[in-house]
Amino acid sequence: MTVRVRFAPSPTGYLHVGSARTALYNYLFANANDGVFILRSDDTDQERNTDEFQEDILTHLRWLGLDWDEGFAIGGPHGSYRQSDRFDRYSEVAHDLVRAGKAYYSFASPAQLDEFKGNARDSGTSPAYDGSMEPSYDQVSRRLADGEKAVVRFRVPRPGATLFEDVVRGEMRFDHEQVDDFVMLRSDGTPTYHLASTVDDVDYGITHVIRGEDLLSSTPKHILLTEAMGAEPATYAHLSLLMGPDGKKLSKRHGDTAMSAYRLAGYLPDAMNNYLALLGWNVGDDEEVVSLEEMVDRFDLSTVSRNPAIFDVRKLEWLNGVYIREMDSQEFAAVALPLVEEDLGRELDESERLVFSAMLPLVKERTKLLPEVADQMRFLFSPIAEYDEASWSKVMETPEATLALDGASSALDLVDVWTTQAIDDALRGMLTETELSARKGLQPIRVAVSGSTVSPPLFESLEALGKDETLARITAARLRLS
RNA sequence: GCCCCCAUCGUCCAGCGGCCUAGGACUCCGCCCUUUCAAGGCGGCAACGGGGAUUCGAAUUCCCCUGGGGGCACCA
Repeated sequence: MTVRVRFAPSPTGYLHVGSARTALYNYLFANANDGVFILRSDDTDQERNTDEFQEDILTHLRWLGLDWDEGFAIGGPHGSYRQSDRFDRYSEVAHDLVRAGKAYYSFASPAQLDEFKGNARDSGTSPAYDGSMEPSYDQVSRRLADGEKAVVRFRVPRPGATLFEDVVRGEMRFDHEQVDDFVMLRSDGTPTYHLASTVDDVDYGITHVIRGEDLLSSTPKHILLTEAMGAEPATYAHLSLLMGPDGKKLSKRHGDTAMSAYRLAGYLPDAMNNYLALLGWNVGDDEEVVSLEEMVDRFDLSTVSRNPAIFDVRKLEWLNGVYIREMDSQEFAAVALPLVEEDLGRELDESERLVFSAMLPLVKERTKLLPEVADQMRFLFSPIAEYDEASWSKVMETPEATLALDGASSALDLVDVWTTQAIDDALRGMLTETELSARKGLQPIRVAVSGSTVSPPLFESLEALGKDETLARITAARLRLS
């Protein structure tokens, strides 16, 4: 039987990093088993859905490269894969179940439900609603005939228990006393999550449901409903949840939870996938940097960790640096150029592009987050807006600085073939002449030319900048000193 | 209150009864390389939550406690 899995986000929020991890695991499992990865839009909550969220989810799933084989936005044998298009189907199922005696119209008021829960709390029994606050059969018929609105509840068989084997958690058992007669159809006739999701899983032939642990205790409902529909329940796998640095549920308080924030901050999709995969699964062989393809080859759902994992941006950042360094120059140039040009507010001309290309490899190995490229290259294409204050006071306001700047000016002025090597020779000559250490003698030049003590390698930078500009900047710094 | 899940360095992951004086990665700290910053190399700090039980032997099995997480909606 072909494996069919689905990722079913609700467009009630941006794509969350935790959801992305669930999507990734579904993707990996499907591809590792030559199965089908389906995307479904669980948009039953008419109140909270927005097109903006829907778009955000789609664009970030695509950005991550978690391509789905069938489903929302691309279609397939089951229609639109959007729940809001299937309300009739859900209603049909619910009413069939009512006719079969497996579900019922419920008139229990919120007050009665509260009372039920209050009693349960007082007596220490299960708070799961068991249908005991319903009016008599005659009353139900009359009120229905009167056109009174009711909700449709699933009738959980009690006593009893649902047992199932969760792929990541093992044997699970839930006594039905703990499972409530949940609402399938709201009083306005629209379906709830439990109904819609289960019906779709059945109709779409989902074989494995891989989702967050927050749905673990709802699983008996889904299994019971599936069986009531006369279908075979899927295999379930519940992934542990992602936590914030304080061990509490990952939320905006801890920084960014929206995938878009990471894309904008300059993280690479490969790094993000790799990091998310590492959060709860290990490749084996102590390997940690793994491509999506390799992950597919080696993915095994049953070895996924049961521990809740804390989302640690520092490791993500490290991984991002690894991926940036691994990019080939063409690829890196393609993403870096727009960033530099955007930072400058203009396009680079032909000669500047040459400088850009020459300096790029040096910049690449110093980049962890994409936007840092612009920070490192800015001095090459625009005058120094202001010197970094700390850098200036640290290396410029010293007696050696004047000596170094003057020495560099005259030494560099004599260079006629402006190459890294020639600059190297000239400056080293200056060092011997002035008897300055490399540190003392070169740092002032770096600050003069780049505005900071931190910059790409000096000689290469000077070559890229050109002789005239280099000398001009050294003079400007010298003037500012006196 | 009721039900469920989880428990190894600060963090993620290894470990599935003896190979553990517990391994790798991130972070942090040294040193090396070096014109700065990175990268890289080398080294270091750092953990089996507590208590019982089983066993010749337990990080690994079982029980209890504690701690953390999830669920208990006409939200998904």
